[in-house]
Amino acid sequence: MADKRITLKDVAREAGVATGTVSMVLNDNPLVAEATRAHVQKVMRDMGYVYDRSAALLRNKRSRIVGVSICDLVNPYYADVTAGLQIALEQLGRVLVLGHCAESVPRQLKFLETLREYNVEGLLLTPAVGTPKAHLQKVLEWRVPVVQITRYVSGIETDYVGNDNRLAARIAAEHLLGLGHRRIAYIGLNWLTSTGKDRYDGFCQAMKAAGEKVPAERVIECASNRENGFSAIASLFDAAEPPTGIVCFNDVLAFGAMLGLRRRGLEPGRECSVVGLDDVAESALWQPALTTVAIGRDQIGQVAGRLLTDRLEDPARPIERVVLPPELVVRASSGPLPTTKAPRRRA
Amino acid sequence: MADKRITLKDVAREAGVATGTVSMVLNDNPLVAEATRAHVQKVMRDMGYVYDRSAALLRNKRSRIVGVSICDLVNPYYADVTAGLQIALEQLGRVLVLGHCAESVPRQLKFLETLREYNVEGLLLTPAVGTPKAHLQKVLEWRVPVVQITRYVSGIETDYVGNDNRLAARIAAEHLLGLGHRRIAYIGLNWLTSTGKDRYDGFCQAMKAAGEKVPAERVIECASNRENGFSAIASLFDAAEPPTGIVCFNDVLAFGAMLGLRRRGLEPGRECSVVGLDDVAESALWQPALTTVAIGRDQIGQVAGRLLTDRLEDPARPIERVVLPPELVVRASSGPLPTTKAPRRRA
DNA sequence: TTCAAAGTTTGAATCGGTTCAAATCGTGGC
DNA sequence: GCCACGATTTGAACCGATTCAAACTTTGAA
Repeated sequence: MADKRITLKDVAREAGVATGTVSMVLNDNPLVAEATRAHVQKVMRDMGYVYDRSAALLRNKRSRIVGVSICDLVNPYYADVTAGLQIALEQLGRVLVLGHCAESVPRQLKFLETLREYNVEGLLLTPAVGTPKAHLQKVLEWRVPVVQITRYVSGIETDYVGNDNRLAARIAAEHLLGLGHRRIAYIGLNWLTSTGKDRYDGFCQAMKAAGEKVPAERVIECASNRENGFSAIASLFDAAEPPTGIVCFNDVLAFGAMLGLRRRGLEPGRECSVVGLDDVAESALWQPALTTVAIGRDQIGQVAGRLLTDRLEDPARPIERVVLPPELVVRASSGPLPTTKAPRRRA
Repeated sequence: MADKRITLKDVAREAGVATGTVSMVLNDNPLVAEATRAHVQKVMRDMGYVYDRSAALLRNKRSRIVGVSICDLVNPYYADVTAGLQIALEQLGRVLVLGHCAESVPRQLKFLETLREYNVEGLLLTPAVGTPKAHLQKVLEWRVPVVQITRYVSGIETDYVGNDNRLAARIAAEHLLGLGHRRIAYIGLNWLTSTGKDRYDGFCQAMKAAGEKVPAERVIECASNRENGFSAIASLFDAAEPPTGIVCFNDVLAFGAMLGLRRRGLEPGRECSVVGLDDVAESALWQPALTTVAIGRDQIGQVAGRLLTDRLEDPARPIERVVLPPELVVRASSGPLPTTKAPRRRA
């Protein structure tokens, strides 16, 4: 049983047409007569023909591949974004090659270089923490369209879709201020990403506008994971004036923080309010459900797909930056300032 | 500025060698003299040569691409697994093309068919819920190595790496039995995945071996999320003989169950023991910390990579099924049977 | 000095779609 | 019956790296 691959040439011979004709059928070229098309398609089906994209690619350089480099797939927010991208790109007839670079810049670069060898048509990325400008500059020189997602490297001009992180954090802080809280802490400060800077900036804006000072011990600088949220509570509540409300850089930290409060015997939402940012699916399920600020998670994939498509169509079009509006989602983890002047400290 | 692509032929001309020599340098073929290699490499660097994988692929059919179809990227367990796969495959010099099929069988199939056109060298998949046998059979006929991960379609012979779910659940149940519990409930029964079936089976095995009957009202059939864990408690404790211990299909359900117990005024670990399965990061942070069974989450990527590599080396080797051993992690959510004969029922 | 063996290098054929100028077909007008 | 013109179809060149038999160089033993 000779299982040699069936090629377009074989199909052409069998169908009694030229290779060019078969190629046109494959590409839905309207020039071919309807009868011919139907006949060729039948022969292809009967012979079990499988298109070989690599051959086509060699000639026409249209890979349909889009590279997606995600800084941290384990973070549910980025997992969500990735899932959305996958669906959106699939609808556009493109194939997603994924890189999870685990916040490592060298790994990110290596991945992008690999993609280049595969003739990617576009790159979507959430830059890893600390991605230098030069790094992205180099990628741009490849003349491959780049869309930055949710984060951006400043000083570089690329298409972008993300959230208004500054506003989102401001909304979160204003929500707590509106409930009467004054001693508000911030968990998850991080200077290495645009998101980190913007959110903290928005938080500070709100506090400043309310005339509140935020002492250094009420700002916890840490990476975003549950464990850090958990342990941040210890240092916040061991201080002289523990907070009555907490804004967390993201929901994952907020989950950790709520666990930390419980461990100390404090009920989130009653004895201390917690607000997250992102509104991941899990937030609604928590007990208490997490008050958070929804950012356009589901739209990001769609928008990123459109930005890329538009850029491919017209590489010279002006840079487009899409910023999705945030929306406060009030749930049970935030509430009015406790009636006792301050929550009791417990061991 | 003619920005025509620089090809291997250009490099060969510039370096004064034959194309074959350049190709050998690219492929680290030890036949080339050291001096020649160095010279060619320098020329390549100077000219800014970029390897074109599609051309190589056309000739030698080695794409280095591995397709990964994930049933649900949004589930943190699978996000973890995917991240692990990405790292492992990268180390093996392979590129991961990701499909998130959102538990949709048609989407899964379409994705796999697309991959075929790209000459994938291997497929790793967590079959979507309800994947029919015929579906996978068809894929196997393509003669592309397939490794099933964490889930499997029964009746199909492929390499596999997953957890010993049956044993894990048995260990969980035996742990409670060993603590003296007899009225043990199971939350999260689900017949649609191999994991769902195996875990329940393991649970039943342990109970049967201990000579205990499990009445139907002590088995809660539901999807795995916090809310279902929470509400399962209500139906379990409204029954005539409420359980003194609970095995949950996974940790997420256990979290919900613990919240449900608290809501009823029962302290997890003292008045009713709760055991989860998975040992996700969050489990250690709970109050009380969750007793659970760790399954080899981090190793899965490594093992899957190895299985694929081995299969590619020797397509005729016997099917290998790797089952990672579970490990009981005892924390505070489980304890001895309460001294009072049965926990009091409270409204 | 000669020859075999080991070490290097060569270059034309090849992989399988795509492209596009040129050939062919079919139809209607005159 | 002949020609023009639009609609189809043809097929050879091409994309860029790989392959491998053959050719060319050393090296070292006889």
